[in-house]
Amino acid sequence: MRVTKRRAETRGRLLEAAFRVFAAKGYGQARIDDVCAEAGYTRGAFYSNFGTLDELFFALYDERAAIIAAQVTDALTADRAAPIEPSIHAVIARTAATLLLDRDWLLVKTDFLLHAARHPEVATRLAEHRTQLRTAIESRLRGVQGRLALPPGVADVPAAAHAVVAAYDGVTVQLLLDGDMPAARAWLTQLLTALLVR
Amino acid sequence: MRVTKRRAETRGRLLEAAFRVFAAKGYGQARIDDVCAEAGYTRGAFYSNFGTLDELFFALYDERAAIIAAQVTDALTADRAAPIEPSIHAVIARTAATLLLDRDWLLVKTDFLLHAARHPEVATRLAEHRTQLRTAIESRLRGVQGRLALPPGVADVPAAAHAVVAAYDGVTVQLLLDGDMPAARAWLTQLLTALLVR
DNA sequence: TGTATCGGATACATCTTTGTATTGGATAGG
DNA sequence: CCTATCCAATACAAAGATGTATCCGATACA
Repeated sequence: MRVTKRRAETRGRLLEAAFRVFAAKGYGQARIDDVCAEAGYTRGAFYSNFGTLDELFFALYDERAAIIAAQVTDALTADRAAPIEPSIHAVIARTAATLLLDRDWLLVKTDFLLHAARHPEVATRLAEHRTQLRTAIESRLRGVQGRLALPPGVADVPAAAHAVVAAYDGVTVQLLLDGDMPAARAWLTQLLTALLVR
Repeated sequence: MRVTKRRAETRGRLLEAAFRVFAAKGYGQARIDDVCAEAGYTRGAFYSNFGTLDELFFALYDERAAIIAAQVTDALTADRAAPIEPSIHAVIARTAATLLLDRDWLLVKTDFLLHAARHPEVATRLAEHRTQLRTAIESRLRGVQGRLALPPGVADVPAAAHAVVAAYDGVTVQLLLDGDMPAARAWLTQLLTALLVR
């Protein structure tokens, strides 16, 4: 492999463009040409970098999922070394704010979820990402475990983390429908409060 | 309009077939011909009954959503006239069992959700269906309101019904991923317990 | 039973989308 | 600066999907 700079550039542009196209039209309605046009290339660039649209979709998901996972882990770990241990409420607020950032990502992620639901081998990828998130949440919850008063139905910290993810998914649906991000954050905060403090 | 029996029959078969095809392949990958083949017709039958695949998709969603709404309303209302007032736990169990019935429906519904998320005018339809469900749940909750001990974050009965829907949506995602219906029901029961009894 | 109308099948024209083979300009290395 | 290699553009072929126009068998009604 000799030339690699221009190649990486186009590949990157194609991925960015694909994200926008998938978010706007959905994976099912997105055509290879749509992505290329959005990126300012012709189909030649595409076929030089990817084999199929599926391949690009997977690459895109992996890339973004990794970024998100890192962001969440980072945000939830950051304040642990803070001078005073934060209140449960602060942790909840931060979690809600970190999880709900970008509606476009939720759109693409949901498309990918449906893909995974129909193809078990794809589901693995998605499950891994969810495990990463859950782990980050778990370790954060342990940080305030002392003040945690879990309600009946939520047995321990792993269950609590699982519940946080479920609430996140539930609020996601509402957000996808009405597009009201502030309301979604507020609502997620309320749900997390209900699920984590008795 | 003279002939209507055969027509209704074909239309019905096409809708049933479409449900199976959409569940299996997703709306984005479903072709008009797939639906016709599945139903045992050629495309002539389709174009005689529908204008576009979208039209069929909407008709399908409306039909099924109405059935589901009726089922849920029915199941949640049924035991109100029972000799003794049921325990909260019984209501929760029944709610969980009623909401989580058919994975295929969840697949189609999620596809429709994405459609709605991208087309505000479509979102209205979906919002109406959700309101129906929430109303049914609300009125059921009022039936056991006396024994209800809502946790902080869940202010009143409407909020509680809203929370039930959110939990339902959250568990749906997990169910779509792993396909484990019994686990999903159990998990939803736990979440509802956490959300409804302090 | 006859007949007018209906509904689905068939055939065809068209548009869309994909994939590949080839070309020419760009780029890194000598 | 020259050249070998790479990469995206272009052109072309083929498959896929849609929509319409037409035909024929089925069905309701007299």
